[in-house]
Amino acid sequence: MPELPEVETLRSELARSLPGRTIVGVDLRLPKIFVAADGGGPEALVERTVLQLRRRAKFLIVELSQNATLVFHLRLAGQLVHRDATGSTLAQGGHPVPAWGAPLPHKSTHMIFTLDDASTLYLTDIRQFGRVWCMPPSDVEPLLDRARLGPEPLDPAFTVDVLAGRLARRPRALLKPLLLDQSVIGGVGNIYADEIIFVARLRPDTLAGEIDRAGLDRLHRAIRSVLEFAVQYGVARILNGIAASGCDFPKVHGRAGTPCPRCGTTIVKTRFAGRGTYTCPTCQAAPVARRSPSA
DNA sequence: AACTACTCCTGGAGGC
DNA sequence: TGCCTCCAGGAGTAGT
Repeated sequence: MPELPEVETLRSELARSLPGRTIVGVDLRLPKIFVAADGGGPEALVERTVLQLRRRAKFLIVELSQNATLVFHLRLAGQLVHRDATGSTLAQGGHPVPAWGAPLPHKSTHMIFTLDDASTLYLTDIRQFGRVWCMPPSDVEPLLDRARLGPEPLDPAFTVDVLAGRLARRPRALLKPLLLDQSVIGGVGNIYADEIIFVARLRPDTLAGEIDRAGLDRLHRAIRSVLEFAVQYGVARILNGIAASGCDFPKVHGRAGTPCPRCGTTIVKTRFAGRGTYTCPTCQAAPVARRSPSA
């Protein structure tokens, strides 16, 4: 499930292979995933050249020539693969089903862009939840505004005071749902939420208003360090099986039944806020007020 | 305000 | 092997 680090890794790969390429053909196989601001079809993309790529939270934004922009959101299971004329992969990222290196197009490949160097960009999404918007550049910010995206956690402007301010608005909300709420922080999903909360030694059910200053500092450091590590180390490639894991990531998510890397207690999986949630029952601190010792 | 439930989907895992 | 059920989850919406 592509989260901020996965989308950023994908962006950086595509930023090396796509700019300068001109779209010469588009094959839209699942019309519902494509939303054009003018209600038109994807054929309007032909003869437009890729200028540059950027990212906002989990949105991948591809700026095109002639006043057009493509905005991708891969949601749960979208993947993008760019292959050259010989079928060699130039860039890839997102959800690892179908497996990297699998023949494309796949039965769940819903959009295929042919480029002027005979390379091909495949959008595959087994869940069909992903979306591609086409719009003039002036419409991009309004689209992102409608998503009410919170601050970029890797932006230098995202300080502990900014985080404290976001949480102060929702003092009675629980920590994990807050981290997953894109209007609080942009780009965190279920896997990284578990990792961040573990690293910060907090609990998913801690009330935002009960996190003290030291806890806020740990949470802020955890958000930055977990996401920065994931981007810099290319954790997306590990999660996706492209690269062998040479690091202890993830530390808790998906590791139920294995020892906590910090204290050795067995990691447990619970269902919290409707999501599979992994925690260490020992070293993730109990909340201050909601959970009395006798509870 | 803040929670839960539901919707959209289908591959994959597990049970039998 | 094959059928069945359940789970996975981002985000939007409706209901409580």
